[in-house]
Amino acid sequence: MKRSTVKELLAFTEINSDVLLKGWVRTRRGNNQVAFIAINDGTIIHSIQVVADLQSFPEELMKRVTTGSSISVTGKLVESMGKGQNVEIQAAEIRILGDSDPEVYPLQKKGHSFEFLRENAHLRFRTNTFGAVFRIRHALAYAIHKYYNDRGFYCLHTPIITASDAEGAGAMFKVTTFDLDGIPRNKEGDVDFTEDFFGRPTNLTVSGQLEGELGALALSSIYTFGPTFRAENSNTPRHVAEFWMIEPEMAFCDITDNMDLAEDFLKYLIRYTLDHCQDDLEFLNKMVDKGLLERLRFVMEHPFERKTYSEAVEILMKADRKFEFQVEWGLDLQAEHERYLVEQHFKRPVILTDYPREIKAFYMKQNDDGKTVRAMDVLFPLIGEIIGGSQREEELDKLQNRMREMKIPEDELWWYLETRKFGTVEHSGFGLGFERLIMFITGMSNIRDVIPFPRTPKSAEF
RNA sequence: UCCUCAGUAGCUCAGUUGGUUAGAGCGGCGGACUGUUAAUCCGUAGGUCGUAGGUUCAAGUCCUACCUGGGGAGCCA
Repeated sequence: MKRSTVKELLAFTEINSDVLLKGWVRTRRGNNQVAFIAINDGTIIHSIQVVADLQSFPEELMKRVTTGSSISVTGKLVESMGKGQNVEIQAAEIRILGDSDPEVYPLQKKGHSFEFLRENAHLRFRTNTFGAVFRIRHALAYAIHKYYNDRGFYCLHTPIITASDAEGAGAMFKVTTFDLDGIPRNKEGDVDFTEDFFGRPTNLTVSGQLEGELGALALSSIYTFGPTFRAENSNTPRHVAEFWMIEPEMAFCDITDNMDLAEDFLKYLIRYTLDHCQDDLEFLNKMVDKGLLERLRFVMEHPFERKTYSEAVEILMKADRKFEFQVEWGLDLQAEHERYLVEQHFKRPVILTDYPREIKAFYMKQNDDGKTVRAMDVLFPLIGEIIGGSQREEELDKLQNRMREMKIPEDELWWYLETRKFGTVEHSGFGLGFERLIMFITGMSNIRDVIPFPRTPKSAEF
């Protein structure tokens, strides 16, 4: 007989048919006559109840049906006599696939703290919460590819190992094949990278944007979706050293088109999850974050507030509230300022544009006022900045001037500059942190709980 | 990296002004129970009190350092 998944069985309408089920035991209840075994196989958040008449099964077998064990059951799918489920399986045969010693199996029937489950990341997929989170993570990954594919974007795989460290997006992990006990040195005593694998210093990427621009300036619209690495010693619930990022980049596209895309994209992803992950979202709404569904619907149904940095600074200076950090034109906004704008003042997502050039990256399009650049940050409730992007500077001389001012080595980025030399066009793009998106959509408050195996300072188990 | 809180049974925690043999609930194990839903009831085992020093007649409790974790901040996605 072909195995049916729990998802299939719960949707199956042919009562009294014979079925084969395989899965992991979540709980076992019962009395001296009958055992109720909840089986979950991860295909859906719900478990299915297997009913075993104890007279029909040897005691030695039933003793091995413990929380965490894997079993195979054949039997009839029947209407449940009890409350709490519509259907259940009346077991005819039970086989143990894998034992699970209840003395040492870490997961109990009862709920665990997220901290404890993080230390058991290899097993936490077997819990309702993490099953839901990682099914949603998959759905979002798929929806992202679908969204861009349906709109004529091409997925571009930008390199994970990069020779350039000019992007200025934080500390990088070095990539080397040197024996660390005997690193080659030149006559001056410096590390001799000509001896290293690539013949030059290399790092793990902090962004695929610069390479993404090269693709967009030929294919019109591209997006990257890959791992990204930051060696910053950040210890917060919103940072990991290895995370996934989506970076669309569009030629013939200005900052307004860019904002339109960002807003439409985020709303599409929320709608996709609401449409395809109802059970998981309902569980999370009930157990993790009671305001989740309401917040998702609200964000989906209301236009994002669009304001310039300068307007935001004015609002903050007039705010009837004391901030720990002062507000002044030219200073970057602090987390408390962003949260005030999103959660108190506008009470909806906010897109801020036209930031002071001094606090933004070299490649951003310079405005005519000589003071601001066409940057754009999308700010969300609870998690803050979810998207950062800009229109890019496509004029060669302006770009070169800015690079000199900011001491970005032009020779290292000669290939980037050539796109401005040969057929340059207006273009824009942004970066979306995949895990931050998942946090927002699942209501999980720690980024370590939305990536299967988080990498953080002093932590790379599993 | 800075600030702050925490680390006691498998899990979640309590533990008084420092004072005898360190407690509970849940989970595990044994038993009872004819349909359970985090089942219920009875019984039972289980501890190097994060690590290393120090103060004291006496430290889970006070002090110092370190480690690990949570929250806040910075950096950012």
